[in-house]
Amino acid sequence: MRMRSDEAKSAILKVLSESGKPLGASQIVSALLSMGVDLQPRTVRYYLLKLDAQGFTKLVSRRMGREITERGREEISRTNAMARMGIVAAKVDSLGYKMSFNVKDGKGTIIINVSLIDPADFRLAIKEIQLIVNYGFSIGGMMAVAQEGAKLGSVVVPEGSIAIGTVCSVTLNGIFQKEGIPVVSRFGGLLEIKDRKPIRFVNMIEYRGSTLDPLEVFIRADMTRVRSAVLRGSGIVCASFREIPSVALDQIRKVERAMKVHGLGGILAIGRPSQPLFDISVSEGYCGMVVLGGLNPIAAVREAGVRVSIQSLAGLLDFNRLIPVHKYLRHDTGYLE
Amino acid sequence: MRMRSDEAKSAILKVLSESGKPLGASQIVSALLSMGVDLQPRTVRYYLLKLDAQGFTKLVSRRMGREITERGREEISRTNAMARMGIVAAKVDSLGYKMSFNVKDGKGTIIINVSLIDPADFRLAIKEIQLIVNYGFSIGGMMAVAQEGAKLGSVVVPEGSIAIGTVCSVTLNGIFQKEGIPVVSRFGGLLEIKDRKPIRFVNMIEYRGSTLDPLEVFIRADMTRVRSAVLRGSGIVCASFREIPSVALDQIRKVERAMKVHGLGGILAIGRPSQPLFDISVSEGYCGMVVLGGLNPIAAVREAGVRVSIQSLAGLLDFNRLIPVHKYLRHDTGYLE
DNA sequence: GGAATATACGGCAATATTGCCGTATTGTTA
DNA sequence: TAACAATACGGCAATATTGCCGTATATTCC
Repeated sequence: MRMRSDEAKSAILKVLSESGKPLGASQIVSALLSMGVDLQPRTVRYYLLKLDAQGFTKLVSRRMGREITERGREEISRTNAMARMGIVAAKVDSLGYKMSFNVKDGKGTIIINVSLIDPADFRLAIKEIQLIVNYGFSIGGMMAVAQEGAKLGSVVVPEGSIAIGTVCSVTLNGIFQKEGIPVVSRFGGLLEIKDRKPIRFVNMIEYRGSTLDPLEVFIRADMTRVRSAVLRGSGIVCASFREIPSVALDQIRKVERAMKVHGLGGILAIGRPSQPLFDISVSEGYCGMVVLGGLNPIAAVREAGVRVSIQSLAGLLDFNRLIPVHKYLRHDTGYLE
Repeated sequence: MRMRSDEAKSAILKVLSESGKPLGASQIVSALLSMGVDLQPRTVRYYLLKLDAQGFTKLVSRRMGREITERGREEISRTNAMARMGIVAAKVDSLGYKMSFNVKDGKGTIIINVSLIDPADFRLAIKEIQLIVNYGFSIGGMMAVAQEGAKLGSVVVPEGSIAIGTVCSVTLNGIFQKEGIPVVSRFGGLLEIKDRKPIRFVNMIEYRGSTLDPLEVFIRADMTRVRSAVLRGSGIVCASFREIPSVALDQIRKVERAMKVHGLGGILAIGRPSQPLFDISVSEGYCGMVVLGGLNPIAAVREAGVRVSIQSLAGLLDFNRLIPVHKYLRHDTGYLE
């Protein structure tokens, strides 16, 4: 298995820049190991020779090893995207920590996705959202709307736009954590649906390895077929995969039922303890759990041809600002006045 | 970077055994990716040819791909140690979930390590434990003792032994999770102490990659020098590394203070947001946190020449069964009667 | 201060990984 | 049913990784 060699070189440069002194290969190996990079000392030396050639490192002596050059430091600043890896995982954990929703009384803040559309497309958009929500491919049936100038989560609605807030699936992380259940968010992916049944993940991006929310990326890349999954029973929907300790299984079911009372849903499947779920292996002692993407209704709006600007993990919103989607259909003409 | 090729082959065999039908290389790649194994399709085919030669797989057709043979299934059963990887992480998460200790009122169950010694060594053992506890290289100053036939955590004390229960550092996971703070346990390691200051981790074992508690392994392997660290200011102590979301920093400090009220401690250092701690890099948006090993006092007992049988993560114990260590010194003669 | 030991290097070559592409099959569509 | 498209294969060779070991330095010890 081979990581890209410039990733390895970048990691080595990072180790040297964080050290105050020259390092030999075996010291660099130790530091890399703590970063999840597993290379042999000889390999590190092989890369160090390449970095020398690029002017990013220089040999102090055969005993003392190498140090980073000024050029090496500039190179790190230039390619600082590396340091941002994993930032979506931090956002997931931060927002999950900050939200305050309590399943017992249905009060508190939840995490939302915010999507901006042209007000002229509102009626069509609500119909599409309703279609997906009714079929069950979302995190329940609640939604928020905000007009230009207003604030929805962390988004201020720009002029000429209307904002739609849907419940983000990371809200489930926060809910479980508030109940003391540890949740490991593994990846966001595209789940294939055939004959109205979920089959397997056809694409996936690890939360730990991404600077963007995976589902947002897939939708922007026009890789979804949510409408088709609903209308024809065959398509591709957004979903994410988590692992939970098997011992918490009963409590998860209880929390799931309590969520439903408040119009929240989204858990598509929970696997058997230590067994694969949709061909995804789970660690021993854990269950896999697949949660539908809170952006599936928005993907459908986009598939229907509406221009949508999407922002996932877009901050917190008090749950009392969300109402059932179908009420926008009844009131939507009046709502816009 | 290269994982051992028999690990790759084993993972491929696992994917095929979990599938009900033949698979081609690119389908195997998808499944491997969900297991954290990143190989190219050509590489998978390279390994498949080797597995063919070993009789573990066979080509169904050039279009349909390969399936596992009966011999392949036997090979998986034979090398089932692979399936047990990660089991300590599940135990950490399970026990953290199950314990009920509440920092506000100091009531509930905590997670303990249990160590068995000869009753004749009790007095010496308590003195060593006291030495380490007073220096601060443990999870506070509380301890439990049980005589033969009694139960301590999940351990029934055998004849001719006396059991010592020390607070396990995973108790901190449970405490933080009960407060809604997600904690990532990264690894258990050996921390070098020089001139009475912690320097860096000289060895480490990832929780996710181990079937045994790393600290238990290091102690059993006689790799600690806890007594020396306390008596001479230079040595090697057990500690573990966690990541917490930066946003939870203030609350962690509050919880830390609340723990101290009840005689619980063990947090050695918390790093700056997104900054390395003791040369260990952390993900963006997280802080590193180093927690001392609950078994450090036991390591010292062992270093002092006492024969000790150690079991870490040895179940739950009601916190009211632990008393401050120094009380065993005062009462220990009477205690044994 | 000199010898021994520990740490680090790079040459050489074996082994592992993977890109490219022509060929072999199966599934789908007209 | 035949043609076409999709999926999978393995040959060939380039590139990456790493084991082995002799040599270059610094640190430590007597």
